[in-house]
Amino acid sequence: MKIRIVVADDHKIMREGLKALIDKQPDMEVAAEAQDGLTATRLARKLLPHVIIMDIGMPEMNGIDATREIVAENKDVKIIALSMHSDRRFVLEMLKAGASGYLLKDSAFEELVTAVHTVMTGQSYLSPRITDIVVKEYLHNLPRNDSTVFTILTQREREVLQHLAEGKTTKQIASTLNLSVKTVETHRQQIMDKLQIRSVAELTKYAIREGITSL
Amino acid sequence: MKIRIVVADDHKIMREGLKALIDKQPDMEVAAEAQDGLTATRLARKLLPHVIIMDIGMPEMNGIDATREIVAENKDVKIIALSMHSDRRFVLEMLKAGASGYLLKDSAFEELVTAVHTVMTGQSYLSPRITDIVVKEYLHNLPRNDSTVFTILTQREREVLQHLAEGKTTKQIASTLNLSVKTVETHRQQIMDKLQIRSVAELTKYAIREGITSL
DNA sequence: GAAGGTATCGGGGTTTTCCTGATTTTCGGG
DNA sequence: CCCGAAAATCAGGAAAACCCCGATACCTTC
Repeated sequence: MKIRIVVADDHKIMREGLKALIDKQPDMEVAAEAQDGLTATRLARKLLPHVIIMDIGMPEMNGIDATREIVAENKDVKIIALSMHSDRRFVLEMLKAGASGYLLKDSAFEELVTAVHTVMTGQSYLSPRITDIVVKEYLHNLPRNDSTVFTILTQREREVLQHLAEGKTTKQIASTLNLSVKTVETHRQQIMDKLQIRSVAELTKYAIREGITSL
Repeated sequence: MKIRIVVADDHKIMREGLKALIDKQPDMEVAAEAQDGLTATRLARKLLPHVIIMDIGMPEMNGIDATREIVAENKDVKIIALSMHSDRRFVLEMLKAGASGYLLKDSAFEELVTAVHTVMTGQSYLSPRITDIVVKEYLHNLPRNDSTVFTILTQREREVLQHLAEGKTTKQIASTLNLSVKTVETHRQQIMDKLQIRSVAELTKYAIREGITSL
């Protein structure tokens, strides 16, 4: 039986390229594609794929939060992050979220094949450059630097922040997340209190600096 | 004779995906790949391909400068930009540099096939979303260059925008500039109308891109 | 001197935000 | 198993911001 894979990336041409490569593998097939994190969680629940190739920077829900949700629901689904960021914050948060592998988009496709086979055996696979980062982190146990978004904000708060920084209105966010407007307001207030920020403008700048939205 | 294509993108897995898709086309073949702009210019000189698929964000030399050099040397080489940015500055600079096409990475691969065939006949091809931008730009009748903030916004509007992007409230701005709240509101409305933006978040991102506020 | 863009305000209604609560859920020790 | 803290959910009411209208005055441009 073939390894069933879901590809989650916001760039369609990237998804198609990956699908073309994966489907050429005799023991793999792409079961579905997701253009955002929310869709990825739904597909994971519905299709129960063996592996999900997950981009990090995506609309609606970022790859890290999506990974956390999927793994919480079903640990058998292996997730391989495929990101352009080698930033240690993304790597560590992705692994903490439950990802089994982390590849850079610089990698050769052959590496992705290896990664899929590796995670299917229950092991982890990291790009060589990523391995360096993890080892250094392990050795140093650094007094962690400036990144605060994953330490002082909850998952829900990050979701709300991401939508805010994308210019969504409170009402739109409430609708998207199936919450009342009041709840979203409370989250926004909580975010602002934690970050000691009092405007959407500075909130947006913070989100950009922390990498959870793009310019 | 097949259309000979060079793929220039800094992400190897992207190049491989594109190559897999392109080589499935009966009338196309990938002649070479470049991982940066400098390599792309060398390959263009050496191989004289029909088409170059060019990413914009690359190390060594960005796709825009690479395009300029290649076109200056040989106008017969058609260049199609394949970018994740729909930002008007990138689009315009790329077209000014001599690109014959501009596709977003969101696009379907089928669009890239169409684009290649189109540019081979000497015409231009743009993604629908990009076309919108170019048309809007044309209608706005902007005589020249990149930065829009100094051409379509007045000085007063720029002042207000800057304060907005710094997180000031309407009341604070009115106080600072010795204006009534109503006047500031009108300016904000005028700014949003001109830029076709409907949220402070996106306004902030615009201000950052234009350099009138900092992160 | 008419036209058009800029800069300045206001009225009045709608929406959002802000502040202060409160309840339920979750989850890790004791 | 219970307990408490953190997280997630929601409400009411006042303040602020937003939106859609219109108005005046001051420029330049044609």
